Amino acid sequence: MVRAPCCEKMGLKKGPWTPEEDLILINFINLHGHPNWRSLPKQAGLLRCGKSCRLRWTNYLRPDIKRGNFTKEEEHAIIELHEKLGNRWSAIAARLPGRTDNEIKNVWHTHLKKRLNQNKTTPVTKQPQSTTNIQIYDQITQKESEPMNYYPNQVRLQSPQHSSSDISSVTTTTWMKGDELDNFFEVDDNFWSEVFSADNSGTMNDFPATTADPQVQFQFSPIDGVEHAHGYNSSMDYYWYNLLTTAGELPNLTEF
DNA sequence: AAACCTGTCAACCGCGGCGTG
DNA sequence: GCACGCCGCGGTTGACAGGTT
Repeated sequence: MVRAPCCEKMGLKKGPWTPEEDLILINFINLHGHPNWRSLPKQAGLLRCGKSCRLRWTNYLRPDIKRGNFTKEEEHAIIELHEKLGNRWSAIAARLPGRTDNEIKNVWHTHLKKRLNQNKTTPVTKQPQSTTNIQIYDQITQKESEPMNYYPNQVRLQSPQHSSSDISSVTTTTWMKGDELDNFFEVDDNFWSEVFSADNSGTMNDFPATTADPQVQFQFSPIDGVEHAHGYNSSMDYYWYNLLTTAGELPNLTEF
């Protein structure tokens, strides 16, 4: 199949967008959405190809785009996600709200790649491959837990011992313990979509039947820029969740 | 002050996936 | 099953700004 090159037609504009063009595109999409990018520029009265409009919208004009420099936490997340996902910029962008794949790609090529190459000359602390002992700080009791085995791909969700109406206070309890736990929360999108809704909180009703209370609630919030899960259950102190993060494998929640 | 170099980032290009007829 | 069209993705380009010589 021979594909006609984009913008081959005479008269279609290329290059940087003007504020006037931006305004036309924003107004049109606000009014009509973008069901068909190809026909959009004609309907909106823009001398651009649909591809150019889509790119301008998704990379620059979308209202949910976060402008400005990347935070250290975002850069840290990009590095870790890139390690895991490779050059799948859109997949990485999906895990960084407000950032576009183009932006992430740029920041990777201009900053992070160089920085990583520099760091290769200095030794890096290796993360545990099998198990190791860690302690978890509980903000409720203000105490460190007893040393416990830490299994890669598994995370302990500890109950903050609050009533079910007191969701907000759940955020005061975390079980993070440094970087070792960060990786746990970079799991497949399907996992997150199952357990929490758009407002970053959710209820999972089909929790393993072996638990005393079938309803477990979660709240997710970024700590140091990394998603951490907060969960509680009225009848149990904590659960262990088994998060299988192997590429292509659906995360599997099991109690153990 | 001018030329050159380097970094940044918006935008483009081409490919592949997917849906549809 | 095939042809076609649309869309999204990743690689690349090129304009521009700021720094250096």
